[in-house]
Parts: sequence; C-alpha cells; structure tokens
Amino acid sequence: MKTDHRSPCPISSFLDLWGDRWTLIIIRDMLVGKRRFSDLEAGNERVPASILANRMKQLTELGVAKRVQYSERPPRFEYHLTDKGKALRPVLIAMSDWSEQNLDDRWHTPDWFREGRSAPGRD
Amino acid sequence: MKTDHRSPCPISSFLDLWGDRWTLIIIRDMLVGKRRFSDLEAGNERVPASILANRMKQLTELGVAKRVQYSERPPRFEYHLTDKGKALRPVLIAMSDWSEQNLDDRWHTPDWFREGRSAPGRD
DNA sequence: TCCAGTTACTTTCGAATCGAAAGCTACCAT
DNA sequence: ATGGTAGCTTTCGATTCGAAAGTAACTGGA
Repeated sequence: MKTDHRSPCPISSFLDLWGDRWTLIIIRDMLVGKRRFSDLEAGNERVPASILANRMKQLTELGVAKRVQYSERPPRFEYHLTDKGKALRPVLIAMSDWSEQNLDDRWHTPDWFREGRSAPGRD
Repeated sequence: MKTDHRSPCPISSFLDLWGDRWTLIIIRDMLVGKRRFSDLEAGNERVPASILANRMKQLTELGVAKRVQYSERPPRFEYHLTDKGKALRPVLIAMSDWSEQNLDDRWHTPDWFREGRSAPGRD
C-alpha cells in the first residue's frame, strides 16, 4: 500500500491510506479493545501474520497506532490507537449501516460500538 | 475482488465488497453525476480502463449501478446509480471528514456533496 | 537439563491482481 | 478514405497477496 496521494481529494486520499481489505478490519478490532498481535491475528477474519505485521508497521508510521513495550523479558509489545485512529470509528459505523441495510444476514453492530466504547470486559 | 464474505460482520462484509483503491472513487464520481465510461475514466485519479470495466461489471452485478443504453447506433451505454449505490454517500462523507481533519492540504468537500446533491450543472 | 509452549514477528514462494499500453468494434464526419 | 470518438478487451511484466513454515527470546514443567 502506498502513502502518496493520487489527488488532493479527501476521499481518494482516504482510500490511498485505508483502501484495502484488511486495514480497517484491524482498526475495528483495535476499537473493540484488542491490543496484541496474537489477539489481532486470531480475529474472526484471520488476518495473515505477514499482512498484519506490515499493516501494524504502517499504522505506527502514520501515527494511527503506537507500539508500546509491556514486558522487558521476554520482549513483548502491544499497540494502542491514537486519537487519529479512534477518529476512524464514524467511518466504520457508516459502513456498518450500509451493510445492515443492504446485505442479508449480517451481524447487528452492538450499541456499545456505535456509542464509542470498547467491548464489555475489554479495557 | 471477491464477493463472498469472510465473516457475518457488517464491516468486514462491506470491505469484502468495496475494500479496494478504486471502487469507491468510481462511486464518488457517479454520485457527483458522471454516468459514462469515458467521463469516469477521465477523472482526477485516472482509473485504468481495464479496472474500470471490471468494476462497472461488478457494480452492475451487485445492483449498485444499472447499465443503460442511451444510443442504438452507434451502441452506447451509461451507468446509473441505484438507491443501494446512492446509500454509499454517508460512507464517503465520513471518509472526507476524517481526511479533512487528519491530513494536510486536502480539498474541502463541497456542501452540495455533503447535502446529497450532484455537482452543479450535472443532472 | 530437556522439552513443549507462548508471543511477536519474518521469510518463502506460488498464485492472484494490478495497471500501462495497445488493440478492437462500431460507428460518424469530412 | 481518413480521422475521431466511445466503450470496452487483451496483453503482459510488475506488484501484492497469503498460506505455511521458520525464528528469537523467553517461561514453566518434568
């Protein structure tokens, strides 16, 4: 995924950054409260580890996530969404709305997600 | 792009359909009032014709656009967004909002777009 | 001490997709 | 006849994807 913009249009610029099949799924899981590589990897849609590693590097470089060491020995890291990352929630909600109204048999997005909270029991 | 869904999550299902770098740019241009292949091809971001043709086939199959013949001889077609397609506007607006708030020097999305209209002079 | 397990990745490599360019079909206009 | 336009399709090298296996740095148990 490239980070240079095809045009100054805010929509196309958004897609330059997040227009692929995995990145916003990772963001969704982080909004829900997942922080660790293994948690993100084990999600419903099974992101391949190679892609997950690439995306986390990107998210970090773009200032949407922060890589934080939570254990020295053994060295272990987790990722935290920044405000820039948390600000993506309305986009995901708009996507949910469209899917729930136009596709069959999708899960209903929980209210706590729409209202800006993590999953109950997460964080 | 596949159309089968990785999970019943409405967000991931949305991305199964629209999670690439071109499709929503095409939808943006159609929301703005563009209907013809050549108009869409000549947009700001220069979609390759091969990709545009694939996407228009998809959009048509998914019931988001309709292919309408507007001339018999020579045979000429244009595409019209269905309600399902028009319903994508809020997603694009949410993307615009994020970009305008978090990226530098993007165009400002015009009010007529936010308010659900075509470009002045279009349609 | 040896072995299995955990976490956070990286590497490999064939397959799928992308995209620039050129080509094609069916016209119309000069 | 020659050129132009519209709506595509084809070609093909380059990029990206993604399943699987491998690696580093440990911990905890037998």
